[in-house]
Amino acid sequence: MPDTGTTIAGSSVEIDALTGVAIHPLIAVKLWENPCWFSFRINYLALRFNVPVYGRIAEHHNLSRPEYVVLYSLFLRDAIAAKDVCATAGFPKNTISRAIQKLLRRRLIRRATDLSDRRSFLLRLTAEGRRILEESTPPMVAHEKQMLAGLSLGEQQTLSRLLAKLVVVSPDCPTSPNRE
Amino acid sequence: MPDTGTTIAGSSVEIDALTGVAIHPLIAVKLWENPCWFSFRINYLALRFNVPVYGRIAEHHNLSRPEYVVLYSLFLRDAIAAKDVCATAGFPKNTISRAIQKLLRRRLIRRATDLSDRRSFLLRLTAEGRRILEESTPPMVAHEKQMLAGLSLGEQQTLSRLLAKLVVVSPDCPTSPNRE
DNA sequence: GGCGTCAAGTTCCATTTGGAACCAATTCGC
DNA sequence: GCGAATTGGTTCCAAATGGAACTTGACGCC
Repeated sequence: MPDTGTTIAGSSVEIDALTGVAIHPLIAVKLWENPCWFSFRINYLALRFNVPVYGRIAEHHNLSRPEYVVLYSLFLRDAIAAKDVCATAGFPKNTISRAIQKLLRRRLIRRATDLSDRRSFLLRLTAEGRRILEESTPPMVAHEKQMLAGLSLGEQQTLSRLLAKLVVVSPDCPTSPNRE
Repeated sequence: MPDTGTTIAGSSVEIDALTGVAIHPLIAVKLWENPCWFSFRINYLALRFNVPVYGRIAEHHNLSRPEYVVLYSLFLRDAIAAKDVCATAGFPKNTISRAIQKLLRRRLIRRATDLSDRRSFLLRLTAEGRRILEESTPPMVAHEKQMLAGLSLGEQQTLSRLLAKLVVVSPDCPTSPNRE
């Protein structure tokens, strides 16, 4: 029986046709015989990024992922509110709230009530918060660069464009379980 | 002061230049002024898929995400071991172990010791497990299709190819916090 | 063949998580 | 303007999570 080496139970590896790299045979199946090819690729890659990156941040700076997400959001745009972080990072608001409390206690951010809506607070980085970001961002960027190193610069630009289009359009796909 | 409408505190929306769609201004920032553009896009899209899809599955079939991942993996390739699911789905092995226990109790899968390695079990779907999959897969595929509907078929193929390349290459990027 | 190392799964336990209820401020409808 | 419905943020609590220790079988090495 001509077996192409794809025995999973026996944990053999498969050679990827395009790149000649050895991969787990079940990965090959999930890549190429999967009606949800997109979801698998996205989730797998997110994982490959998040585990090492947030692992390092937890280790070096003792910050959880939600905490770092808040910090990073402020790094990109100062003086935003908690709801903005929720809307763009996807964590539930109580998780973000808790993260903000911890960051306040550690004096990595400060906040002032938003005068135009007194329920809301505008969050800002402190000098110490900014310092931590400036220290932790480079390895993160480096990790991302390395993940993308398998693609040419042109391919990276194409990928960026296609994913951006999906991000922009996706909020219209109903997030709430599409009735029924 | 000519403001392009990008006030975040005031929660105004921004109009995406490419697609003409209204988006949260902080999303625009995270898309276009972000050194980690890839990680943001990936995580955001994973979320957009996972929340509604696994929400529906929890609601309709009372299955957690790890449970469904095991089931779905078996749907793609029957008679694999727990370690294979871990390796390809990224959940820690105790989480997968628990998921398997529950699926066994609910008789959605069954298992038999792997004769070539008696520590390991080969997992298989039962008829009932297969039935649930056949019921739950179509809406999932539909959701993915809808997410991708913003791209042409050619663009989808390009995207698939580029992401696959990253998946194949990524295990080489050291997952464990790169020393130091 | 026996011993040290390693891998597959399970169990234990402290921590994190996120839904739901809640409070206060805002906006809508009229 | 005034009450109803909504929104930003916090708190509560049950459930899920994942690290670490453990058990058992496999594999090297001599």
